[in-house]
Amino acid sequence: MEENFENLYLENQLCFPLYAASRLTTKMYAPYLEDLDITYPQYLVLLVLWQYKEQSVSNIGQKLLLESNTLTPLLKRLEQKKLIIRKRSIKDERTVLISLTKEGKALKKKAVCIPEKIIKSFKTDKISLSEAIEFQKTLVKLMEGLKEKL
Amino acid sequence: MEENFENLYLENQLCFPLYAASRLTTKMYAPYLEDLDITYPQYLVLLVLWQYKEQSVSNIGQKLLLESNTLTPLLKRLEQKKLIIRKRSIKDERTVLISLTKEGKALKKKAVCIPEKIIKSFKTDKISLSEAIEFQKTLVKLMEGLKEKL
DNA sequence: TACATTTATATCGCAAACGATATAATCTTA
DNA sequence: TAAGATTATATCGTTTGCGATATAAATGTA
Repeated sequence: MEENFENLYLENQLCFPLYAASRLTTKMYAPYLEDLDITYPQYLVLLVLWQYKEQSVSNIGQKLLLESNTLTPLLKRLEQKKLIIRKRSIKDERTVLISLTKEGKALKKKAVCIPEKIIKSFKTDKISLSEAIEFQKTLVKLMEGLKEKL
Repeated sequence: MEENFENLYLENQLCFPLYAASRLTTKMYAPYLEDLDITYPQYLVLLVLWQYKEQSVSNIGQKLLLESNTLTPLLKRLEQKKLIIRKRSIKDERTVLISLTKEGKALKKKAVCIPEKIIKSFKTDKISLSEAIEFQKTLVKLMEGLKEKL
């Protein structure tokens, strides 16, 4: 029984290009997000709030697959920037409801051009549009599958 | 000119599933890596060393897309665990050469079963083998493309 | 040979991630 | 209703990731 050392080659891994592509993508956003004075995870939280309005910490976490140990400090930073408001629910004092301030809502207008710019940067002569669409579908399926298993 | 707010919907983003899938994947490795007493980025460094033997910090960084500000502390931790040796090159005192200790080399045998287990976990009834292969190819192309642009 | 430039690591500070645990409110059930 | 279980956040400690900068060695050049 020979041992499959080739399985350990970097280029044969699925995990590594996923990890690398994710970090590179975040870097693509950096210059645009810098203009808004927010980080990438903060941007994701704002995406949720722009789309769904008021949400509890755990609701945001459910959508972004993050928990309070990551979100609480992040949300406090967004609060300091005066982009969101954190307040305890009256119905259930355990839950903290997150809503956008006027500034937080206004930021949406400045952010609306970002996805288009990112898509342009993503475009490569090496990847066709249909391939990209197929890729996105598989990626989402992969994410859903992994989510179920963890 | 209407503003494309739908572009800001979470499900329409490419970045988010990439970010989420990457984090979920890392979590899939966690129980196996815990047995080896290493973290996921540390595992990646070891993959490089198992494959290429002695490497400078910048060579490792080139392969993993990481720089000395991330690698130096990480490598010091691997050194503390007695898995690697860090020594200055005699030819060029600026470069630090990283090589595996006996324990570091031995760990490869314990790690060899991990990729197979991960692949099994990845397998979903929702994703066919051919789709997975196609996905990996696009992912690598995407990574390469992004790398060139940053 | 002096001095500027480049290169390879290292250091610093801050913001994620995340496992483990704490705290407080709510719910269950005996 | 009182005690235990559950739930929602928060806190803590460690490791990444990364921009900015420092340091020291090597290289280029006047």
